[in-house]
Order: sequence, then C-alpha cells, then structure tokens
Amino acid sequence: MSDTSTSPAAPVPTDFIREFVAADLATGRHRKIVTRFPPEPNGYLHIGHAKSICLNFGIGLENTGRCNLRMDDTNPAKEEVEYVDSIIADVHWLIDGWADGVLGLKLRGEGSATGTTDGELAAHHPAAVLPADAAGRALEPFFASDYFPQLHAFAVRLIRLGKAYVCDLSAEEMERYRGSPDRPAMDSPFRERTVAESLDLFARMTAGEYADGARTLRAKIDMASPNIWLRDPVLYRIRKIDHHQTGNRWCVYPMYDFAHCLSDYIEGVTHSICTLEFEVHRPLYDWILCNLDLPDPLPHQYEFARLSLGYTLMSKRKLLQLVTEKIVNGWSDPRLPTLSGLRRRGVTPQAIRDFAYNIGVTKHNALTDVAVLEKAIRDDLNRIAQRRLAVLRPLKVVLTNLGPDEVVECSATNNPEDPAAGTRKILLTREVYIETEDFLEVPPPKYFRLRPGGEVRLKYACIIRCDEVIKDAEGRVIELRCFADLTTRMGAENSGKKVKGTIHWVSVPQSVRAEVRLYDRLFTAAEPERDGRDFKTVLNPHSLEVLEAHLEGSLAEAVPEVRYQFERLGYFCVDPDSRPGALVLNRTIPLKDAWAKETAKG
RNA sequence: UGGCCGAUGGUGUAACGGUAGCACAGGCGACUUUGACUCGCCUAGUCAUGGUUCGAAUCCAUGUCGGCCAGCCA
Repeated sequence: MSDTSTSPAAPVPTDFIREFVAADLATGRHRKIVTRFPPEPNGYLHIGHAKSICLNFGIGLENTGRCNLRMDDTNPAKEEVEYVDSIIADVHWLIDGWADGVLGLKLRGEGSATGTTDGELAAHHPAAVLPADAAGRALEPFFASDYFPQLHAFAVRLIRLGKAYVCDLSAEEMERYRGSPDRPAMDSPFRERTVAESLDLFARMTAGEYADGARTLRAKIDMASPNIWLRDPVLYRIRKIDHHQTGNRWCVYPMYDFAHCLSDYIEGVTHSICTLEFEVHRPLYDWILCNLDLPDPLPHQYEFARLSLGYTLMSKRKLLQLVTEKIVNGWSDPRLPTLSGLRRRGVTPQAIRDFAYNIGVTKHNALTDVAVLEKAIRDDLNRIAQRRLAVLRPLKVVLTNLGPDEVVECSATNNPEDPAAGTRKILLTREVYIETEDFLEVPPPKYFRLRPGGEVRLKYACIIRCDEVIKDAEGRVIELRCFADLTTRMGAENSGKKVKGTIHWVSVPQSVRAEVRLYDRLFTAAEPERDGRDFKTVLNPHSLEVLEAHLEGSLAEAVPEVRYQFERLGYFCVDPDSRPGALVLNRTIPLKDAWAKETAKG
C-alpha cells in the first residue's frame, strides 16, 4: 500500500466508522469499499471538509478501494462553476501524493446522456475511473446532476408503486400540515390522489406547465412519525432556473434526500459518510432505497461529528458573509480556514492530513483547540522549510571595526533537520539590521539579548559587543555601534566562545526589502458565536499586520508557495501578490516563543 | 408533555467486562550559534445515583447536561 503516510509514526487510524468497514469486509458484505466526498458547489472547501476528505479517502486508500468526488448539485439556485473549479483544485491539493490513486472520477462529458422518464432504470451511468486507468483521457468529478434522468425515472417508479404523490399544498400550507416535533401532522388533502393523476401531474410539472412552488412530489410515508423527515417529505420541487451543468433542460429538481441515497447507489458507494446533523435523515435514506426495490448491495449511511475549531468559523454561510462583506479579502484570505486560504498562508497539505489524523473521528461534538492545528503545521514545516535570516522591525547596527566595503563571508545551515539541504553563503558587512526587540537599554532579569556593554552572537557570524547607543531627539534608540569580534567566527580560534544570546540579522547593503503580512486569529473569542452573539462583535482588529521587512539577499528570487523558516521568527511563504522586485510574504505561523510567554507572565 | 444521538484530565481522543493509555495545552529541567527543534520528568480524567458482576469507563435503569430535527437548502 502506498505510504506517504499521514503521520510519520502513525499506525493505520482507527475509529468507529473504520470498524464498520472492517466488519463489512470480514463478513463478506462488501468485497470492495467505495466511499465518496460529495460537496455542494455553493462555496469553497474548508478545513472541516478536509476532515471528511481525509476520512473518506483514507478509508478508500486503506482498503484498496475508491473514493468518488461528486458535486452534490441539486439546487441550481445556490451553485456556481467557480465553486466546482475551486473544489476540484482543493481536493487535488489536499490528497495528491497521498490518496490521489483512489480518487474516483469519470471521463469528461460522460454521464449526462439521456435517460428515460417512464419509470424504467436508465441503462448507463458513468463508470468510475481511477487515475491509473485514465490513460491520458480527461477526467472530471461525478455530478448528482448527471443522474437527473435516472433520478426522475426512480421518482416515476415510486409514484407507480403508490409510494409518492403530487401535492398541491403551498409551502406555507405544507409547513402547517407538517406539525412540529411534538405536535401531530395532518395528511395532505392530495395524499390519496390516484397513481394515474400523480403520474400525469408529475409529467406536466416536468414539462414546465406549472409555476415555481405550485406543486411538489412527495413521498407517502408516515405523517404520524415522530421523525419529521418521514412526514411525507418533498422529493421534487419546481425551479425554473438554469443549472450550471444542465442548463435549462430541467425545471424540476430532486431534493437532497432523494438524490443523495440514489446517487450513492448509482455509483456503487458502500459507505456513505456524512456529518451528525443527517442522523435523523438516515431512516429516509433507507426508506427510499428499500421502497424502490433495488437489488443489493445497498449503500449505508454513517455519521460523524463535524469539526469545530477554536477562534474560527466553519459554516459556508458565515464564510460567505465574511467574503461578501469584505471583512476578509476573498475566499483565499490567509486568515480563513478555507483550504485555499490555508494554502495561500503556507500551510502544507501534509500538515492538514496530520491534523485530521490527530483529532480522530467520533460521534460527539467537540471544540478542537487551534493549538492542535498549529502543532501539526509547525511539525511539518520544521521538517521541510529551509532557514533564512530576515528582520521584521529593523534597528541599525554599525560594526565599527569593519571597513565600509569590508565583506565577511559566513556559512549558514539551510535546515538543521535535514543535512542534505546543505549550506549557503551570507555576507556580514559594516552595517547590519537586527530586530528592534533584540536590544533593550534596561533589560529585565533573564533577558539575554543585546544590552549596552553586553555581548550577543550574530547567528552564523560572530559575537558583537554594544559600545554605544545612538538616540534621536525624542530619545528613541536609532542606532547601535558595536565591536565585532571576528575571532569568534565559525572555524576561528575563539569560535567556541559562549554567550547567552544568539540573534538574527541581515546586512544592510546585501538585503532585499519585502512586504510581510502577519496574521493573527480572526476572532478574539474561541467560540465567536457563543450564545447566539454576532461574530462581528468579536472580530480581532489586529488579525492582519503589514510590515516592510529586510530579507537576506538570497531571498530575492523566491517564488510563490515555497516555504521558509525565518530564524527565530516563524514560517513564511511567498504570496502570489508578489511581483518582480516586489516580494510579498505571508507569515504562516510564528515559532513557539518561550521568552514571550515568560514576559507575558509579568 | 415528541423522537434520535452523545457524555473519559483544561482540550482532543484510546481502552470493545479484567493495569484508565496517547496527543495537544500547561509546569520543571537538559541540550542548543534559532528562548526553535529534540530529550527527560511532572500536573490532571471515566456526568450523577442506583443495579448486574468475583470484577464496570464499558452492561442495565433512572436522572442531569449537551447536540440534532418543524426548508419546496444541503
């Protein structure tokens, strides 16, 4: 089995759903496992979807099965091709190199063939093609809309069986008739309509004879059921609007409950995994499949708890609001938990997969600490990111014993976690920048950076001593004059000399300027909507800070999506906003900072 | 006064009638040319009450708390 595994030491994950899968394999109920990831293309994917993707593709991968990507596009009013495209890109980004081998797609353009509407099963549905079998042919996701002809045929069959009827109740009337969880329902006056009449009416609905909302097709189940979803749920509604895949071909569209179970069935899905709120829909899922008298094996639905992460919002509706109200800059704003936002921020797919593995899969709602995500991000970046020196808030230091044009060559380790990454040259000059916070005139106890008369090591270079502090008219420190002890350079006679602090720096003439964007959590509260509060009351006004930083010269040719660790500062990656000579970097996440924690203690 | 689902350290999870374990967070220490990484140690838990059992986080009952369900959304 391919193993660019989720976590270095990770055994195969286990959870209650995987136990069902294993049991079904053991009993011979299924020989091949097929799952699916079925987003509605009405928004961008976020890290909550990533949890589902990792579960569904993980199960496919672990069992040499398959996981189909399917657009659950049964409501043209809310869906757009922009979302279809972003979903495809995000899924690939997240699974490539891991589970892309079990990604089930179909041949482009296949499946939207005509079907019958006379109650007979359409003969064909698109076959799932794995990348290994594509032979260079273009593939695309499955679409629930591909099955509209078959779905329609199934609906007709249900009417013929006396298990569905056309209802003329308005939406308001239907709401009244339905009752409520603790109040009984009333039968629709159209419930006992003859099969022939329903058949005729449904055909005319399909032909476009009636206005939106005028009639619906309903399942005839049990109006006395304590489960609302069994009180004759709507199966089809009239919607005279264009669909992003099927154009104006249809004016009746199936509801989620009708389309989903049958789409699963059509694709040969064995385990249909969704989130907890669909638990109450499961009896309906089963009812539809059973009452259509479909041959086995039938798919089964399993539910797990959706992800909720501290200090962020996960619902597509709320994310859409953040985007449309321009609280953030589009769906890929690095502060958003969208996959495109995380990608732009510099988070790796591996880190997201590790995160998904670490949080597990259960049936109870939990609030996951962002620290778990941050840990996964740092762990992966620590392994792969090359180190560079950069100064965010510069303080000029003049090394008084170096000549104006003197250049001292230093060797810097690219990645201490990966010796194969090698070394690079950096140049020490008379004028350098250090981080403003690395000098304090009157330092607190345990501060071991630079102070007047004190010593500190410039990383990869040498130890310097602060001889003089230059201030401006307001008394602010604007420059330090220091002595550079070149005998403490690597390889020199005093290279072993120890000082408490080592700080980062860049050469003034050798550095490049860049815009650096620092991100913080979008909200100041772990649960932005706690107790029904408006999330806009807890927006973090400092979630984005833009600085002009000075980077080591080797970064001049940095390209988007390459990730670096700026030593002692954090992980950064180049933003696509970058232009030649005008680099823009995003800070993915700062390094852990024990000193900041120490000082915060007061 | 409905139905369904759930409850294990601060947080997320494991244990499937037989030693409550792991991770994150937190604390202390070691190492360190990143106050990073790494390593060592520590803190801290079975919602409650009954019952079954030699033995219960696990099974049963009752209660408590939490989530979901009254779209022609998914």
